[in-house]
Amino acid sequence: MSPLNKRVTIKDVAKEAGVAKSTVSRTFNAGESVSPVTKEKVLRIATQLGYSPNPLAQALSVSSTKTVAIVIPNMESIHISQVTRGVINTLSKHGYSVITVDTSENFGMQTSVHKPLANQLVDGIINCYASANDEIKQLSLMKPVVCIGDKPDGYEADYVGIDYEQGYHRLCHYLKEKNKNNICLINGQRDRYAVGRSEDFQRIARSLGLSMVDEWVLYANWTPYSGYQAMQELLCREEKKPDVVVCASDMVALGALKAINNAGYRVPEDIAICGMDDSMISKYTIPSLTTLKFSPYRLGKKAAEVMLERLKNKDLVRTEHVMSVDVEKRNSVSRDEDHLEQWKGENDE
Amino acid sequence: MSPLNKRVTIKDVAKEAGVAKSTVSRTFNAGESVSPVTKEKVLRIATQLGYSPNPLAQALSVSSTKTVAIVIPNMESIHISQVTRGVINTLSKHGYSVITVDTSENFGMQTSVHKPLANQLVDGIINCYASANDEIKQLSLMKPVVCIGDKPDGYEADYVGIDYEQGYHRLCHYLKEKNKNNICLINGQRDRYAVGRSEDFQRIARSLGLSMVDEWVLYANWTPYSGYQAMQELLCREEKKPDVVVCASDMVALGALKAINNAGYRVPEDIAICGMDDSMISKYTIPSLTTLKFSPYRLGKKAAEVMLERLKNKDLVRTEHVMSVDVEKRNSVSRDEDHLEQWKGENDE
DNA sequence: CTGTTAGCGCTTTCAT
DNA sequence: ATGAAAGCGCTAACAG
Repeated sequence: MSPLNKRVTIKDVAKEAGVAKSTVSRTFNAGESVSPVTKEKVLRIATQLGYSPNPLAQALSVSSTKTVAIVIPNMESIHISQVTRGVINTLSKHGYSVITVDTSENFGMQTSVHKPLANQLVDGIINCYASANDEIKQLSLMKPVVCIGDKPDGYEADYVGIDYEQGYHRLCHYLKEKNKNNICLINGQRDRYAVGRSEDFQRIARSLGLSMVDEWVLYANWTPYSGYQAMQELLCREEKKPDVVVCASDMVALGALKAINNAGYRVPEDIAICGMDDSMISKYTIPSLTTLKFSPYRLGKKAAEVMLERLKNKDLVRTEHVMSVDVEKRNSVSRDEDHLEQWKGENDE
Repeated sequence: MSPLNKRVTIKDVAKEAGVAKSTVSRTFNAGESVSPVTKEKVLRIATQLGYSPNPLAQALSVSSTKTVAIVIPNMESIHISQVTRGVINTLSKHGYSVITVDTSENFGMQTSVHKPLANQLVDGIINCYASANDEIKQLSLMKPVVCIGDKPDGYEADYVGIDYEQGYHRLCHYLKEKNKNNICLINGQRDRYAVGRSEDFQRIARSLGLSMVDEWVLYANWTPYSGYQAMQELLCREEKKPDVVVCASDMVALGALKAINNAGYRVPEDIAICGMDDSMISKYTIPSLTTLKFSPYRLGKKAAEVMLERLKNKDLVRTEHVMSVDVEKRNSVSRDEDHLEQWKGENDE
């Protein structure tokens, strides 16, 4: 914080180079016509003076900040941080900055999203899992938003999501094949979306002849602890146990696994278990975790690409994309599934 | 993107209310003198017109954006995302927005940090774990930066960190008490800082009479996979095994745990293991993980507070803070440590 | 190709 | 208490 208290502006460069401000501006904006010799001179003087354009002034002038916001419910979820990285990486490759707004919903804080996003501060908004729907709805009138994971609720926006139905189909097929007929479902946070997905799952399971009683549909909150609790509660009941417990995330599954283990049951022999996400940890639980796999990174990437399109052309029709889901078969459902080759590197892009 | 293409500005409000722009400005900036009746009128008209100040113009005028950046090496690390949340939460409570810049170093991408941070776009920078040191060094001449985790290298900045030495001391004491005398260390990414910490650890361990041979100092890269690999490599060697493996993070420990398990050894009887972070998962591994505990959230919070101070007063002397570290005793070192009460909620602030 | 002139939307003297 | 005017640093017509 010492010397450069006086910022050097376009004006300084102009004066020093003996040209007009606009000429300096042009040399810095590719695609403008300026003679090679003046350009050279301006550039020289500029670096010599240590000039670089002030993005703020720039932005005010063209009313675009070249930054988009991604608003997320909680960055501590591995899944979400991967989505976010996908967004950030792709967007920055195209010269955009991204500002991450964490509403911390899972922590009951519901921080307001409006201030950082209002007005010209961002060119567009990527809304991850319906984070701050009400505020976003309002903002969607002024700038493009694309939704990830949960469809826009009551406003216009592009959508990038996951083909849950397909995933559920595949998973249920696999479970049936392995003779896991009585299914328990531990969902994430109970909200409109989770309930919807849960119903989808039940419908699909039943259509394949699997059994899903209502008492075995539980809700957790994405943490291992919540999975542990839900599972423990289930095990205390004096009923027969499910053949398999399907969890809404790997973290929930991790907790459930622990509860089963503590209670002295064996996985998968007594109770099988599935996660969702194929996160970093799923290969390393004991036993390794069968999980529904899709790439959060690619989800984010796709959303970023959609945003880029939309930014280029506001008048495009609303789009929807869904990504496919695979069953990653590991030991937590059936012992014979683990292969040594699976132990190779982390998937990255 | 429908109606509001024409933004309503201060001018519109002024005209409609029959006052000058400056008056409108004043009513919106607390602490300015404006008569109650005009203030009321302006406010009424403003909401009626749907006016809200344009932060960009505001920023250009006062040359402060009320936003600070946090640059992080990789948000997929639970630890780092928690630090980040600490920063974001505290800063937003004070009216600041924060923009998160992920350099994705661990992915070898080294995205440039300069563009989004240059010039007036942010008022200050929080540099997490020496993420983009060279660029930050340059920027530190123009605006305050506070470093988290690793001290500023070659530039002036405040520092908030962890009292590793204290943590190592406590851990080593505990290990000695449990008779784990031969220690293996699996560090994070090999860099100047990791090497330094590793040397600290060795020094401290030895000073307590514990054994740490050089061949048992390994480097991983924070992922479970890297921990798995390192551990596997270690187990292949035809030597005696360490009594305990201390890992640089819980994720690394998770991988190591799996490797030990796969190789047919028991934890902690044959080989004990420690993590670092006390992350979400550490209670749920099997066995549960003994780990060095400090609150990343509070680390971030503290950094944010320091930044707030610095923003208020540029001329403060450089400060340094370190946070204390505790050993969280669980089953992966000694079976008798787990208590049922430990299974309660996740720690949050 | 380059200079001139207006703004972008707000804050801030400086008068009144 | 309020208005007028200058300016933050840049871009964007419009003339030449």
